[in-house]
Amino acid sequence: MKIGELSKTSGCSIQTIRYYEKEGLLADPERSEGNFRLYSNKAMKELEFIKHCRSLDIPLANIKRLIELKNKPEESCLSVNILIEQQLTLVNKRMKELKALKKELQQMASTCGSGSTIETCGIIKSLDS
Amino acid sequence: MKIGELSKTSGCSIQTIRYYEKEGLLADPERSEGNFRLYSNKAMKELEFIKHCRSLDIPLANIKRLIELKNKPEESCLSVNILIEQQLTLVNKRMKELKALKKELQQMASTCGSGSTIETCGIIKSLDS
DNA sequence: CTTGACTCTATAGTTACTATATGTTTTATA
DNA sequence: TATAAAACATATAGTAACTATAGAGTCAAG
Repeated sequence: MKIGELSKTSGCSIQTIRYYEKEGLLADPERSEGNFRLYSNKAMKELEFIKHCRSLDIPLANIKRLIELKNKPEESCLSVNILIEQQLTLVNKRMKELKALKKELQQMASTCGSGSTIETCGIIKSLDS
Repeated sequence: MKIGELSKTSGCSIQTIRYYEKEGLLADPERSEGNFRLYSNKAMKELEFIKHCRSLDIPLANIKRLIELKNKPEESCLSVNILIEQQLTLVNKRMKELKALKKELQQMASTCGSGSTIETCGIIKSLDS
């Protein structure tokens, strides 16, 4: 299939597919006589793998490592596990931060006293302190 | 004070301060005879305001709007409120996403069965599906 | 044989900074 | 006073993961 079809069935934009190729996450595909990229079902699966990893917010560099590991089936899966644990740690950290953000933003919003002027607005006041 | 001192007392890097100036978030400061930036306490407070907003993950463009609003004390604070509510919506959305991420990552980690090979690793399997 | 859809490469823009190169000014020391 | 070190100046490039655009080539249908 050509890149347009791959794009539609995968849900990745054409530019993104080409970008993944440039970054070495997708193998260079075969080319048609007229230099169009031609993809196999295998390429499609590789793209799905990347998509799934991205949906977990795993950075491209780590996805690259996962793909390399995937191609060494006999090796220990310890590094895979470490990578996922690291991702989990990151997510937990960010969640904590967001919880704090949420709390402060909610407090601020509640002090606005809408309908009044900026001069007396509780939000601006709390941002100022 | 010069930029180094402002940087130290505010906790913003020198480059960041200059960047905020370039982006129009900080007013162009006075200059010494030798062209060094000279800051007042007012500038310091403006920087603190920006810092506080950034700690709430408010994007620079919106901070710029907040600063403009701040300088119109007699206007309605409605737009301030909308801006903060939008930020809150964003944070809530991201939190939901992170919760889902966390769940899936945890499930994946638990299927690893560490000590085994990549071939049999539950993590890679779940990423493949 | 031409039109339109699709594809190609290369390049610039996005966000909020950080890092680097190169040059000038000020401050401290010899 | 000479000089060396520290602080400052501007301009430019790099970061992550794309998205958007420009300008040109390819292909199928009418």
